[in-house]
Amino acid sequence: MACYALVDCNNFYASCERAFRPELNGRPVVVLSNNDGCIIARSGEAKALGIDMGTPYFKCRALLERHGVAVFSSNYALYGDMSARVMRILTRFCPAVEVYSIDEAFCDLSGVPGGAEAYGRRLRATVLAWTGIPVSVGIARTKTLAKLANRFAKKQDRSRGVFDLTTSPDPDRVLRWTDIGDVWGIGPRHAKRLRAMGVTNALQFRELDRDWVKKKMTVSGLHTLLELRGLPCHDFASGPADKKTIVSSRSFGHPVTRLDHMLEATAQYTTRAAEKLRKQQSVASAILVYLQTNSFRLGQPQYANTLSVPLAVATNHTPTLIRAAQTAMERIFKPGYQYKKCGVMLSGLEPEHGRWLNLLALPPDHRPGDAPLMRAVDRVNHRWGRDTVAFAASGITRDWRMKRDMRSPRYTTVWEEILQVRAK
DNA sequence: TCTGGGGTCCTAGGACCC
DNA sequence: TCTGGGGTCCTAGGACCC
Repeated sequence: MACYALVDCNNFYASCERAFRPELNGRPVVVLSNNDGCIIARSGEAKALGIDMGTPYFKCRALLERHGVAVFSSNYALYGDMSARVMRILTRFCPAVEVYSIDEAFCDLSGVPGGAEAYGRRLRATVLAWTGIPVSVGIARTKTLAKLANRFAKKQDRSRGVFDLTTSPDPDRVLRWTDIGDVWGIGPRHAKRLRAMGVTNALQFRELDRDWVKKKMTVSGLHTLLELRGLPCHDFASGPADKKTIVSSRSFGHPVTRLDHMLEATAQYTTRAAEKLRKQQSVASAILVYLQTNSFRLGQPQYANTLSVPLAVATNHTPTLIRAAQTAMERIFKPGYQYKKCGVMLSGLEPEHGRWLNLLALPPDHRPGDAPLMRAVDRVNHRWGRDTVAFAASGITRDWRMKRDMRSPRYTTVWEEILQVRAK
């Protein structure tokens, strides 16, 4: 019988910041989204102050200052590297690991020696000792139940970070304790509707009629129901699946009004998206661009538009993609507006090798030298850091760039920012 | 002044074909 | 003038996830 452990890092981004600043232990810490927009991670102390996830920074700034909260801009170079370290440890000690997100992984603990719970405790202690990141471990027969067990492990002090639902004397009590809105797969819309019917916890949901659930919540809802009953519906995936779409978009540091700035940003985001595309060895057959004004500014004139253009031949050649994206952007850009954000999306992704070729158009990356050039650019940027080699179309000063006024050093990925230790 | 970014899956409905 | 059923493909929108 399958036995899954969900290993989830506690307050991951806040914990990453703390791992290098031990003086912050016991102090409230929050991390902001891109552009220092809203709160996306909180230490336990920050949660206790009543700071909600997703709160705009400017709305809670005074409260944060009053309580001496340490505030950080997000530092994805640091979080990505810390995540890789955690995942390497899990991979080393577990027979099979599915990395589910930057801070979570499902581990197959079927048949581990000494029992799953003891194994989970050793995993937890090892990750903490080797990375400084505290994790919680929830163990169960299905992924949905493992999620639920993990939450219980996090919230109930007496489980000390690990909870095994498969050996629990009263698993139904844990389901009754779990609010309907905290069940994996049940979002705010369905939760509201279920509550209105008197279904307020996971146990009550589990007892609902399956046909009713399928009709009202599609097969996704049915899978959630069956998983709560112990029937696995979500398979264990060992490798990451290839993406079907790739998006790159950002809000600007301040409003953009000029077409040339918009075209620079378009080129920059296209460059990012193309890098991701080549990393999974795919080519894109269409590119979509969009732009929008700030919809929170009700008094200002609003405009948003998108344009999707098919590519004659699927490609991952950055200059070709930039040309297509900029041409599309020129067509939807209208002067006289204060733009807040733009983005590009690559779709119709296919494997790079063994794809169909259009008989009427020469594949752009079949020009001799194009593919090797892209490979060389990727290698240089991987070795020496992002944008060591960049495309001129992305601009030099990049006035539109996002704000990150409080970013911590990239301790683990940039030599100049490495942690310094001084002897007294 | 200041409100994130990147994804997946499912379903309904329209266009089009035989 | 009216009448049919079955199928595919694509898109938009909704809901969810981290």
